[in-house]
Amino acid sequence: MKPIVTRFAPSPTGALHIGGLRTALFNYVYAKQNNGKFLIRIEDTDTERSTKEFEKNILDNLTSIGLQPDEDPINQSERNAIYLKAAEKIFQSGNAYWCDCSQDELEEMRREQTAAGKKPMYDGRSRNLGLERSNKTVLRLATPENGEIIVNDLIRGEIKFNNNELDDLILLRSDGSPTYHLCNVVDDYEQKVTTVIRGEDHISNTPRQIHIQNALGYPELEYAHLPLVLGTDKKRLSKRNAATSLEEYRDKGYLDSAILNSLARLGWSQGENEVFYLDDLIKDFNIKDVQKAGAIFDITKLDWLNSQHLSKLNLDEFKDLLEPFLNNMGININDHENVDLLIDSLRTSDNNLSGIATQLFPYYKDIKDYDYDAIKKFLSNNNILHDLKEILINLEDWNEESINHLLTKYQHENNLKVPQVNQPIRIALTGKTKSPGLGLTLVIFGKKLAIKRIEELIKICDK
RNA sequence: GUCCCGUUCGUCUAGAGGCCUAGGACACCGGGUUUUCAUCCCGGCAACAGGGGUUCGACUCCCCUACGGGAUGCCA
Repeated sequence: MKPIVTRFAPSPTGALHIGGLRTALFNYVYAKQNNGKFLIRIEDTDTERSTKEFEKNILDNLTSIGLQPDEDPINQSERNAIYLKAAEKIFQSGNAYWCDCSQDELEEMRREQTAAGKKPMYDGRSRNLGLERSNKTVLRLATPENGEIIVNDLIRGEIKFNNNELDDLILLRSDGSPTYHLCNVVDDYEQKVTTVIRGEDHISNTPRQIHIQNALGYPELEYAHLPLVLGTDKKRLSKRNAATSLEEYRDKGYLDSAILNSLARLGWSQGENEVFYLDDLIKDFNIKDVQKAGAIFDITKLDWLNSQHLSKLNLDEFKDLLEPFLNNMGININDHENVDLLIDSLRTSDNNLSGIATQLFPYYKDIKDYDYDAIKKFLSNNNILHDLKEILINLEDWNEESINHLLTKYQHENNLKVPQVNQPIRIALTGKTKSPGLGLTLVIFGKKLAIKRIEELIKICDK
């Protein structure tokens, strides 16, 4: 059996899209689990919309997330001669003809067909005219008029198309440039692709491409048409309904492994497992188990998956990944006397790294804004804060246990409720009423800074 | 319009004719742990698009309808 070769063929008309990333992932996983190759082809024949920046973005992102191609990517824009040769071959074999219908004429034809309740399609009027090539002619494939094409889809089974539903598609434009279908078919052959895994929006392109393959005498390919990734409005995921670029998710602090995990779970599942890494997918993924219906991309599931992946990191790994997010806020992660304790205590404070970095801010930098509602609630008078400051100043042994002991003692002696003692300190230290256990929080801050923060809040309350 | 693909809890899904009183996960709601928050634990809510067949029996097979998506380009 031939080794499996898959490919991801993006158009560089935008940054790497997470829908595209999912297609790439399935291609990569399928190739790897079959000891095959995963290739990339840049479909940049649309010179109007394609850019080198997007191309670089797509390639860099795929590589950095772990979906490296097994060969250097190829660009369609550089392979014109190959396509022209293939077109010539089809023409020579009598499976293509020149057509000089103008755009206006075609439009008129479609209008009439639609008006007559028929499917608008090219009627093959130039097919037997034996026209010569000119700067006004396009090369059209002579599609068989009878019979049918059966696409055997790994996910959907057999899909039948009647040849009479298909019109004679254009292979070469009047400016001599090759069209998408031709390039696609030729490249899949040239790259020795065996399996085409792509979005279901390509299903109806498939029989057309098979006709081109047949005209060229190419072998059959294996197909798998993936269900689309949808936005919450059930429309195809796009900038209109969600963040679409991989970078946006990375910038928010979602882990690569969590992003890949959530993308894989869109349309595929295995038993009752939810957490998967790339290696797990290579081991357990089965293309035949992929769902047929489109799947809505739910950010809350990604949130949860991210927290799962975050929790599996050891502290050093966690710190390394968190660091850039702190840097973005002008914080040096090591600029704290109890870094490890601090990070370890706050690592579950949010489900993404940028959120955690935000939580960490008051532990590194001066408090930007206090929760004034909380101040109103817990500090209607600040006698308690004064008392606590004195008590803490006099505490020699600054550890979690002794701090907790002192605070509890103060609470009992003054007949106060727990929050009446604790929340003022929390607000003083972090600006808000949330923090790890109070003794622990005070230890993290250290005596000097803790006292300083309490004094600052006393000043604010005195105003 | 025509052709193609699809339709199980709000969301992702399990389900290959009896194992289904339709399972899991996220979200949500409630409870517990935590002096607060998060984590964690326990519990709850919630779905087979509709209608016909086939069958002793249908979420599962067939047909129709509805709805959604795609194609119908000298875009990819």
